[in-house]
Amino acid sequence: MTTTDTDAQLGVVAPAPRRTRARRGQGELLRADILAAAERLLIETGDEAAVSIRAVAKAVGVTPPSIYLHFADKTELMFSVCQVHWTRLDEHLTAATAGVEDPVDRLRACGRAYLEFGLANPEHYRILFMNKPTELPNDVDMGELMDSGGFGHVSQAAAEAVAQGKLVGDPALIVYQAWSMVHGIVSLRIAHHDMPWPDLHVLLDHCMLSMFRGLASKG
Amino acid sequence: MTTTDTDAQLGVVAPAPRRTRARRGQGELLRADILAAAERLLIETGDEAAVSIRAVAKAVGVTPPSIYLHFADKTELMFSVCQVHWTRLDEHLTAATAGVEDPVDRLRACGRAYLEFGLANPEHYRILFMNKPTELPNDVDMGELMDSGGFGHVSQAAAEAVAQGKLVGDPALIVYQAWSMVHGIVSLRIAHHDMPWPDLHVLLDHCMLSMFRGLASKG
DNA sequence: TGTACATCAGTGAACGCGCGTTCACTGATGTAC
DNA sequence: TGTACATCAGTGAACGCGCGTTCACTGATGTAC
Repeated sequence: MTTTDTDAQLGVVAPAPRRTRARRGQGELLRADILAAAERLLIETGDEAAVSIRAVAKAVGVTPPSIYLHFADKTELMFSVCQVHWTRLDEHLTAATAGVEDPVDRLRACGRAYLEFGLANPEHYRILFMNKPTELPNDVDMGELMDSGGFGHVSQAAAEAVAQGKLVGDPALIVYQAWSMVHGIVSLRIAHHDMPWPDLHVLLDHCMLSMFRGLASKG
Repeated sequence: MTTTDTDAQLGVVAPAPRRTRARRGQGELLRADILAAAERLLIETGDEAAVSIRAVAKAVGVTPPSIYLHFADKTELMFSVCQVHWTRLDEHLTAATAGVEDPVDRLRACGRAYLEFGLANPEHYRILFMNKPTELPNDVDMGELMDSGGFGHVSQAAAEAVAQGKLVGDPALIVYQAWSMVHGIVSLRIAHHDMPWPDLHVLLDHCMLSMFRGLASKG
């Protein structure tokens, strides 16, 4: 027994040797290590519940109170993990829509990228969009979060499509419709990944095709 | 202090006076009381985590080990609560589609009923369709569950609509598309009920209208 | 009609678990004089 | 160039919590004789 825990053993995943103390003035390095370890834990265990303050501390090679040197409480830590991750969706959407002229094609590309992003990181997606907001900090502004995730791409494409007469209707509603559609697909799969779902891209194409076709003409 | 708990106090919701012991041969009555109390707890607290074996026992007016007289473990209890509840969707769908001739109108009615059902009972919906299947028993057959929830109505309506040439495509895909659509709408609202969502029925009508219009004609 | 007895419907007490968080502290390191 | 000292980056130990589950038991009740 090399551990010094007095009231619990953690086990499960990723112990680490005791971290060497940061140089004076370099305290912020621990913050980054904590975020990285929490992210790793979340991905490796695929279970939000496995990411406890104690487990993270252990994975970093540090004692639990050290976490509180950098995060006010557990929710703040979890949210930071997801936030860091989430902003990467913006990059994905930027990459996916680069050089695509037609706004409808851009919407299509966004849908595909969103789906891939969600399924590639199901636990992050779950925390942000499937769990109770209780598990997020009280003051988190969901609208801002959306924007930082690249929803601007989608809004703009929808507005352009309507302006060009390629889609008909309220652009805001179109955004919600498209979002609900892809969220429905991705979240059902995340919740029940063992069900015999139809092929992902077949379903997505089917949905996109009929949705945009339905939106292309006046009632 | 009237409680006899030795190692914890529960609080929060719904204590009950000690339940009078059932007559001999009437042991099964407790099972029903447990299910009812768990359902009530889930609805009143709006929090799955609040429905613990101990809390349920307390709400029934019985000691925790008594629960195990009727349920193998906690997952079985939770699942039973949801299952009981879920089969009521079948009745809703039956009522919603009664007397509706046009299969597309029937699909529309099912969508609306599904949405209302989910939003009326968000915690049940969450447990069944937004949480990890870990929280459901291992051997639960999701396909069977779907059927008992009235998915037969939807499958049949989709098949009829295609057979009558009112919709074009693979009926199975149409069912998944429609399900993803309404699930997306309901689950986003459940997860983030504090967001400024567009009016529910406006969004739903918008989605339905364009979806069915898009599905009405060949590519 | 009376009584022994099996059964049924529970109880009481405890088990070990891991959790978030707090508090007083330590010891290396850089800095001022 | 040497030393006292403030500060920084953590540690060690404990707090109280509620959880699922187990185990040996109890006492009322119906039944057989």
